[in-house]
Amino acid sequence: MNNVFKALNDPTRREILELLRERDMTAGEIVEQFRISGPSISHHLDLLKQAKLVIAEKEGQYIYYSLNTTVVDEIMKWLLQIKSKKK
Amino acid sequence: MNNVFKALNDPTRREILELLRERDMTAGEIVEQFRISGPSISHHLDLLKQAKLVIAEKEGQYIYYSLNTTVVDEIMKWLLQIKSKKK
DNA sequence: ATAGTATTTAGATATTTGTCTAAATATACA
DNA sequence: TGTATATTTAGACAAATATCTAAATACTAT
Repeated sequence: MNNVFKALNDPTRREILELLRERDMTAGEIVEQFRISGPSISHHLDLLKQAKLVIAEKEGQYIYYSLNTTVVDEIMKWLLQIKSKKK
Repeated sequence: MNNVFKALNDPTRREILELLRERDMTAGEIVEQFRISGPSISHHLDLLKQAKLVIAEKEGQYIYYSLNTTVVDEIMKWLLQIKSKKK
């Protein structure tokens, strides 16, 4: 869970997730959406992958990234627990 | 929202939130629950306060900290949006 | 006033993080 | 086979972060 919070704690990474909500994209397509270098985006994608928030699938020359929202449930569960204050 | 994700991105701070779920506590009571120094906890409480995840109220010599879960809704909303993938 | 308790602020330090450029790897195609 | 394209890995560096001790502030009570 730590990895997920860590992954979410960056505006660029959150924006990547929002992009992938629309459709799956290749690393290059994602890079185009930002003013940040390819390697930096690659690093962000790696952190998102570690958190299992995205899935990477190789197709020939390209790598397609897609959202994996199952991890989000875990976070929501935790947040709901916090919201159910006892006093 | 950035501040909230930042505040949540630390195990100690998340544990503080879990403690405050049970009951309001003074800074000193919170410190007792950890092996970390008072000033460090004070710093964590400050970040939680900046994120508006906790509220601090002075009562004489003590400062009572309590949960404020209204900010959590904002995060949940964002997460739900991510979960509603288009494809 | 003075001493004691509660908490924060200041300043230092080691670690982590986000970014970059250059190089490495992998695939496509002519 | 050789060149172009897609992406990652390596290494460097500045900025942010978590922690500490020492000092400052604020309140209580003798």
